[in-house]
Formats: sequence, C-alpha cells, structure tokens
Amino acid sequence: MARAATTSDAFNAIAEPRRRQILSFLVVGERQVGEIVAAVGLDQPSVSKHLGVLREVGLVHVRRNGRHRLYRTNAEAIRPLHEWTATFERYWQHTLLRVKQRAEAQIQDHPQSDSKSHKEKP
Amino acid sequence: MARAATTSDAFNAIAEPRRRQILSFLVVGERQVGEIVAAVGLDQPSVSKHLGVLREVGLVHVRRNGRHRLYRTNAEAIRPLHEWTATFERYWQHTLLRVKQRAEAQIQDHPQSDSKSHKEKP
DNA sequence: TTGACATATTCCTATATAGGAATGTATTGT
DNA sequence: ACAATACATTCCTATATAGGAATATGTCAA
Repeated sequence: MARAATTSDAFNAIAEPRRRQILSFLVVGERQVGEIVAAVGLDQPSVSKHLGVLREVGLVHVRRNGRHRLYRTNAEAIRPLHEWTATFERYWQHTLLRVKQRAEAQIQDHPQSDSKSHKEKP
Repeated sequence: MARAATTSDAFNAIAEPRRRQILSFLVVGERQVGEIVAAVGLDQPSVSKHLGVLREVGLVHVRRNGRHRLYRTNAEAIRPLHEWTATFERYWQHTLLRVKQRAEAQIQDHPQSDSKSHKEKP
C-alpha cells in the first residue's frame, strides 16, 4: 500500500509545507488566487492544485466574485489537529518537570559541585 | 517533485494514522515492540518500520533492555505541531462568535418568525 | 555452540503525489 | 463577438512510500 492520499484528512493535507503557508496566509482574511501566488512564490497551477486539496478536506472555503475566487482558511477544520496534539500536553509538561526535578536533585546532592555562579538566594 | 519524505518532519510523520496510534499508545509509558504489535494489529516488520520513522524525526525515544527495546513517545516533539495549530485558535473562536451573532441577529429581526418553540423570555 | 526469541532491515510492488508545461473554462470590457 | 484576464484541470515524470515476504542481526539460555 502506498501513502494515504493528501486529501484523506487534514493531517495529510497539512503535511505539505506550502499548504501550511497558504493556510497561515489565508487565515487573516479572504484573498484571491493571484495574491496567494504572489505570497507563496509558486506558479499559479501549483497553487490552484494546493487549494484544491485544501478545499477537498474543508480547510479552506471559496467564494466567487466575478472572475476572482476568494479563498479563506476555515480555522474550524484545524481544530481537530489542535485537539489531538493537546492530548500530549500534560506529558511534555511532565518531561519538563522531570528535567527540572533532576536538576534540583543535582543541586541537592552536590551543593557547590561546579565552580561559577549558581547562587540560590544566599 | 514527489511528496516530501515522511521523515522530513513531525508533520509528515504524523500524517500516517498508525503512527498517531502508536504515539498515543506510547505516551503513557514505555512499551516493548511486541506490545505495540499487539496493540495496533499490524505485523512486526511494519511496526518496526513505523517506529523507525518516528525515531528519525525524534517523536519517540528508545532504550535497550536485553533483547527488548523499550519505546516511549517524546511528547516534546509534538509541541511544535500544537503550537502551529494554536495560531489558528483565535480564528475559530471568531467563527463561532460570528455564528452566534448571526443566530442572535436572526432572532432580533424575526422574533417569532417560525412556528414552534423559540421563546426568548416572553 | 546451538537454538529460540525479539527486533530491524532488505526487496518488491501498487499507488500517490508535487511541480512543470500545456490546455480548458468562465467572466468581463470593448 | 472577441480578446484579455483569472483560475482550474490534464498530462507527464521522478520520487517516496506502506505493507507483505523473506532475511539479517543481536541477545539470552542451556
């Protein structure tokens, strides 16, 4: 089996750096394709294809205005990613805590082990 | 150009559902490969390959213990993803606010437009 | 040493791109 | 109607899988 399609879900869609760049660019407000092309420095067909992927997974919304299409990021669609990563939050806090505790234990065991500074409210 | 390597960064690595599953499984504590195999229901070589990808991008840490290898999730490596998605947080809040405001405006403009219920402190 | 066990690596193949080039499709101004 | 503008889509190709099968590597036990 090959890799899952980029359009299979938001996780796959945002794996591509240019698409993340586009999402960041489009989150502040509507932009037409030409502006996106100028912003990301890719040619127009490539940008349109990235927009197609983002559209398919619901990460952007489009609106037509004359010959222009106005795209904007659908932040709601990013929320599940945020929530998945959030489930790890308490664990990286644990990691930091462990590091801190280890450092403090170090100080306890070897109060003035290393020469310079390290004054703790003397 | 083809898609970026799954090992190019955490974003690409977590695009694969089984790898996300493994990360969730390994975040609560160390597990040996056999346990992971049992948990995700893939064959051992496939699991080892996924672990290889996760190792390469620093999403897991390994420790050898006899003939076993004990893996655990490195939550710190997930933090950048969390932070990237967090930059969109205020925008989906805006979206919800807009939806709410629109709903309220609706009620203001058409107090008892639709037949049933919808009583607003009468 | 030999064998059993735990895990990693290699080989293979079907599939899915990302971007470049060329072309198709609406929509507007004259 | 016609040309120009703004996008989207199609065709092409090099590249990178994910998983299955087979094999290699490393470690312990007797």
